[in-house]
Amino acid sequence: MKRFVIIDGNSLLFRAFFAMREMVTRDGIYTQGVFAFINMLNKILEDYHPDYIAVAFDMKAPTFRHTAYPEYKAGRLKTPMELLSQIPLMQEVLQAMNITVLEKEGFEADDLIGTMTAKAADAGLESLIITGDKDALQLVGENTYVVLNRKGMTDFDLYDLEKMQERYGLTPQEFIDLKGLMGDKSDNIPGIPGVGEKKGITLLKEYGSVEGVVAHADEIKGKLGENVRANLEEAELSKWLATIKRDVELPVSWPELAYGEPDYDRLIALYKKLEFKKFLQNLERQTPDEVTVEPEKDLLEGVKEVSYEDLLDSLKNNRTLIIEMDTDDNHKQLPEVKGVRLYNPEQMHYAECTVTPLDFEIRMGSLLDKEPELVGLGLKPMAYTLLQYGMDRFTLHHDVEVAEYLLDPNRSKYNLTNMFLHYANETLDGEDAQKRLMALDCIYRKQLPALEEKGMLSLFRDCEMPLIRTIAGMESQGMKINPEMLKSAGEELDTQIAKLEAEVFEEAGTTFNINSPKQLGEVLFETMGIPYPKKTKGKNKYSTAADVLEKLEEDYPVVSKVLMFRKASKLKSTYVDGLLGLIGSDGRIHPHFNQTVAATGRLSCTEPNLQNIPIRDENGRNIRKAFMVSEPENVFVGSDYSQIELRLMAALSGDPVLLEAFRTGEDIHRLTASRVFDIPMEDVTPLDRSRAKAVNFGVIYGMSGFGLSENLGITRKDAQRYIDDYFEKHQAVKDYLDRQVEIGKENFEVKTIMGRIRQIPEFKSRRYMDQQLAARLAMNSPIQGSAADIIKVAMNKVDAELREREMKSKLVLQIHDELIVEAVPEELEQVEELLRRNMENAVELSVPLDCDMHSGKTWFDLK
DNA sequence: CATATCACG
DNA sequence: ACGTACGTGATATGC
Repeated sequence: MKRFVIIDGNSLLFRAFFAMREMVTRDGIYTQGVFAFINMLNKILEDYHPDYIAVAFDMKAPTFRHTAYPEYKAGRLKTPMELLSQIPLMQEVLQAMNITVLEKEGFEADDLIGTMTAKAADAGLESLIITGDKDALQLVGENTYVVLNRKGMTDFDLYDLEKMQERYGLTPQEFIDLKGLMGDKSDNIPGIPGVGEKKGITLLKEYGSVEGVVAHADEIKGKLGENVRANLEEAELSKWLATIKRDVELPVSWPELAYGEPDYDRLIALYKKLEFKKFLQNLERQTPDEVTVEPEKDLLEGVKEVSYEDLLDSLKNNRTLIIEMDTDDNHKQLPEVKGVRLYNPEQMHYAECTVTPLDFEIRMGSLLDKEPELVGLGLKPMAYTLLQYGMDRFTLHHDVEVAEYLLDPNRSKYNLTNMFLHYANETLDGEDAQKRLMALDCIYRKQLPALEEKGMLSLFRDCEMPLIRTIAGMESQGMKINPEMLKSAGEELDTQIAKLEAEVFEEAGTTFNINSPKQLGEVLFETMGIPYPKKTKGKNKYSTAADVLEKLEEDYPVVSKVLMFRKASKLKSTYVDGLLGLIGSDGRIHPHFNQTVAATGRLSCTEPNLQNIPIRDENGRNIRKAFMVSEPENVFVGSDYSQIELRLMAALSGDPVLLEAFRTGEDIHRLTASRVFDIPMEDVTPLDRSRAKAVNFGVIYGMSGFGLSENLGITRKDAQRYIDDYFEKHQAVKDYLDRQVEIGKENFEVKTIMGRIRQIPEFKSRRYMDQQLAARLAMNSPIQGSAADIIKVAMNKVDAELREREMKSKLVLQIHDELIVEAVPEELEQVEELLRRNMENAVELSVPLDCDMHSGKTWFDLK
């Protein structure tokens, strides 16, 4: 299918303009919008390979909407002149690129886009609408997609019918009706007062459309009904205003819109005038025989749909099987499975079946008997579901989400449509289940050579893939919670909060919301006249963060009260109420460990985040008492790596002093204090040690003098001296860190000990800040990421050994450098031994990896 | 929906 | 002259 790309010129130029800092040529022409637009356009051309392309613009003249309803878009802020002047400039560039500019008096860009995509559909073309304006979503259709620019310049989301359903629960038509009901403040479309997104959707689900609501207005009860009846005309008008026209007369033909060569002479002249050196260079570098991705052949060609049973019958043992399971990822009760779809690529057989709670286990059983090598996207929910139903014999062979995460860990999400676009250069209709499985197969096959080329095949196969099951096991086991304990802690906190609040109000002489940083700042630094200890950022912008308030604690007792208030409310809302709300029907909490979120390779944890349960604060630590073993006779065993990141720094840099210290079990912070401050080991005071500790952390983070000084509350000069002294005494560390930055600058990526890659695109920027950030990332990521590699290997080993030995103890938590096992009493000693052995021997390093171990009946007791 | 804050490693 | 330590997630507020 040929592809037509149409861009909302105004919308993208706006985004581009505000995403950039100011750019002016020597002649005083403002160019940053045009510059960023061209950047985005290049990316669009590269990503989507259009056959036809056009850019639509609004015109200054009033549109037919203004004529019918003069208040339309009234009250909008004036567009800055610097931006307005860039519209004709942009159009000039587009013309030089031989890209058609569409505009028509009396219509908005949206109407032109609506019209062109309707024409495209008639002509049998696929359309991609690129815009930053959500209103375009009403144009989504069978072969019409909207690519929405969310924020910045590179964050795009592709919407098809399914994605709209998933995101809003609405069809494109309903989207228009919703806007008719709720109106739109930014366009000054009235809608019905009191109807927002929620009520709007309820009304739509009940009556189908604005017309339906109007026809049944009498039936609607209460205040809502009154509002509806009083604003019937407004609703109809609003819908009309919100509807994008799809039949504007536009005299263009497809051949004119064909995407082809630019007018090089004209473009070069323009780029010179605009001082776009980067684009000039790119133009010169471009060769006509650039590699183009071959579009996939028809995905479904040769695929045969068979019954689920037949597919299984003809599936040989231990063969690759693409699988997609509809299961919910809600961990509060037993997951509900709705359907399973399979594709056997060997025979090109596809099958799907709906699943009921009754036949799920039988159907999965007959599938798993074939011991298939399962391939899918985001397999963990399936693994979790199987484990929850007591099925533990399955092999996860390839998860395209996890694979893609290794290839590009900076991404925020990994969805099929985008990946398919990337690997096959084709859009994918998300509703076609059969096609989705073909796409999975296609992506899977293309990821293998990509992983191989990047040297990450072993990391993928031997670490990340087995980890899915390990994690699913932890989630499935979960942790039992004592709700009574949490509730009584909550009541206690409530009294504290009430008391502190009253005291703060008393001293402030006024009541306000202490949880509002804005109000708090105003009360403290204006009403009460407390001098603000930092320079104010902009106008009336006070930070009330703890490190700022702590400077005032001594002189102003209120501030202490505020800090105590904040501590208590944090505990109450996040750790008492938050946790209580996540207890499952089995009395346990089953968190989600996310494997594809953290760019360094770490896991993250959500709903709840059990990786940030309080421990440093004595009061907060008590929360851990509510986490209990699931059987009274069991016991938790916790083991944490001692100083794993500093040990890695020693190993990776080969610094002789650090290596020696870790080999002999020296106190590393004390040693650092002694060397940096030039005092004998035995004279190091606790203060010296704690400062040295901050220096050691700083080394791992790629510290700056400023950062360290902020952290320690010392002058920048002193901080810088510490840093210089440290690097002088540990030249190898300095060399190692410099080398990482060099590698990053060279390759735009750095690696961990197991070959995990993190791209650092910030190195491509020429802004000082980005370069500084890039350097810190290059220094930190290999350390943090290698530590993540190591504990992941250890987790797999621990989990595998527990299962191989058919032990009943279970891994339950990972907290970055720490593992917690819930052990049955008869296995306690074995658990302690195997936990330590597998953690300390996860990898071979030039320093020992020592663990500290603790055990107890509640999480609190692991100290 | 972004921001500020604070919990953890 | 500027803005600055790495990686996460949850909550409340306010536009």
